[in-house]
Amino acid sequence: MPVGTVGSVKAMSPDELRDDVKAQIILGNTYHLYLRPGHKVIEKAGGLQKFTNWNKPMLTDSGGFQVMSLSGLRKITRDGVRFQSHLDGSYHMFTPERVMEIQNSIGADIIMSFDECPPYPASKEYIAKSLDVTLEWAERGLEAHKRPNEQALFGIVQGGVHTDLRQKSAEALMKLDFPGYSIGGLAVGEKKEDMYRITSFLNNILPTEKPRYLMGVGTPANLLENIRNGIDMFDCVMPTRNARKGSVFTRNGKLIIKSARYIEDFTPMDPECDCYACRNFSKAYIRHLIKMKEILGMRLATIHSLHFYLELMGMARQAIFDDKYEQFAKDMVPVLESIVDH
RNA sequence: GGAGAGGUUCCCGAGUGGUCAAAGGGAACAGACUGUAAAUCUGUCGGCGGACGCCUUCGUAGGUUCAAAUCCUACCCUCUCCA
Repeated sequence: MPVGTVGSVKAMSPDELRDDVKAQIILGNTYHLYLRPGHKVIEKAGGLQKFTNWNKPMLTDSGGFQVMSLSGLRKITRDGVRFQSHLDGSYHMFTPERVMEIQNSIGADIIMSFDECPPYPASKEYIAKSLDVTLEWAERGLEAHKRPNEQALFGIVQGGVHTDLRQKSAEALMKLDFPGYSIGGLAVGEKKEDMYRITSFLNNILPTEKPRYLMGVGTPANLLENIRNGIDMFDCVMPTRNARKGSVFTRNGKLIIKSARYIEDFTPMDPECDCYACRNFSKAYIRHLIKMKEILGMRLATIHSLHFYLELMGMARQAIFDDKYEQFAKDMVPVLESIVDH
């Protein structure tokens, strides 16, 4: 799922997302959209899809991640989180009920419980306490949800890198019978082996008939490793953010397109790729655009990276259907983790 | 022709006797980025060698001094104003 925090996948138009990237669903963020333009505005517009002219599924994150990333600007209590807006410093209170109300207004197809995403590292005691609060919030959110038939509310499994806490979290959420389960609090700085260990562990606990969504992950290699561990959905800013800043992902590894080594490389970023950028433009040109901070450079790089991510997921699906996933992942991961050097 | 200002490391621009290989910014180069406070941030940025040091550098050529990018002399070149 490409990330469109404030109602736009940065540098992309809905047409590009649909036709070039082939995105099926994109994200928005409750905290950001609540601040600007305001969820009531979006509700008046007829919901986020209508407002943004994106006629495919959408998911909103609850703002739980902002509890962590805006750590200097918020205070957590059992009742909720008091935020100071990063835009103007004004104070705002987020409770599970309030977050549900906002997400009901925004109107995405899939919405998230309000949670606390603990930072890494954090003590096990802290994570355990945080987890209890997050579980309580999940129940309160479920209770407050006004449109359960139109919007699927996912519970978020927390618990850091501790299997016992993860188990407790997952089992408590499963009792509440959510239509899908998110896994939060990973890819926040822990070793990737710890991340894989946790997803692998949860693979044996979470129900197979419900979607599992690993929040905020990750690199192409992360995706393949976690698909092996039963993950069905991902979102990450990495393909879009990194592309804007001059590095894109390809089937041959990470390509730092802004590098001087491509000044006179007039071949496509990936000759096998059939995205709009690779079909029409050279490395040298895209490098030039990025170095000049031209908007087109960000667009082309973003189109390619997102296209690649979505294509990689298609390949993974096919490999699963063909019952060849293990070999597929084994072959792909080392290449995906490399940096293209020519 | 007259009066004035100035030439600093790729560029802009501080520095007016030692603490100066020379502030700061830009460019360049390398890299980071994982539920987006991100078109952001970090590092390197005269040469050679481990550190430490040595060598070369502040328009050019001389000079003063223990010591000069900084002071003196001449020259070259830019810019502004006046005629």
